[in-house]
Amino acid sequence: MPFRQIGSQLVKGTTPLLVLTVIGEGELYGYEIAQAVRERSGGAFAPSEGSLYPTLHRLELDGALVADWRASDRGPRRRYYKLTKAGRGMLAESRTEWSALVRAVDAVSSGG
Amino acid sequence: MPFRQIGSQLVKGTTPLLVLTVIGEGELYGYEIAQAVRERSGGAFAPSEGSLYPTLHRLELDGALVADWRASDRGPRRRYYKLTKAGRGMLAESRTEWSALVRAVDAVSSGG
DNA sequence: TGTGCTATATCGATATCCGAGGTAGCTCCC
DNA sequence: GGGAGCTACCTCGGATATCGATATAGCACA
Repeated sequence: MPFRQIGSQLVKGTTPLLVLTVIGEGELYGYEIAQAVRERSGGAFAPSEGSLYPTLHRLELDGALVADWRASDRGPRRRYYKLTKAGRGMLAESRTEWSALVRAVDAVSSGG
Repeated sequence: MPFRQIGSQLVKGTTPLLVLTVIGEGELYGYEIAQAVRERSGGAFAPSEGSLYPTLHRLELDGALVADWRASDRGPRRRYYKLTKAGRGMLAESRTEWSALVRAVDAVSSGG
């Protein structure tokens, strides 16, 4: 039973964390990243191409990812991404920041 | 020691939840809401006027809040907000959605 | 030939944030 | 009197991120 999809406003900013997380476990290409995020979140996250590809380009530009094109034997070529050392650092930072966010929301909810 | 401030992108969409949460515990005016959120989150959230006031206006327009002006004996007049019944419903929904978000991020992090 | 899945990319509309700026009341103090 | 500083509201512009739509293209299958 999939989760209901989460509103796009609340999701904002989580995409880099999610992308870095799944790439951190192995080299993946874009389409596969979207699938992994969708499946592992039980459907709660379903990043569209319009947000996924710009995010990947941005992370590559920032030095978090490196990528190379590879042919596929059944379909169009794929662009495989993997984490750099800087990317691992960013992933760790993103996780820390996410935890801080969750703690802070919880603190407000429970009266500080 | 306050938490480090959380990046604005990650914060997006949490403002209505935080605002509804603090107003849910009693009538408050705008400036006081900002203070409450800032203090209760240990400084992690520090909503600026540029995001707080539009959020309040939006929630009022959506029927989640009702407001009235009251004079202050020391300073400018204040606009006090309180939750409507619809607002309580929205607060409950926001909480549910927030929990789903946290669970989903956790699911992706821990491999689905 | 055409339907459908794979795979990448970009664009425009929408939404939200922050910082800066404006208005204004009151207090304190020189 | 007059300025600094806090309270209290509001709005505007720029940056950023999301989605849906659109485009291109390879391959499979009927």
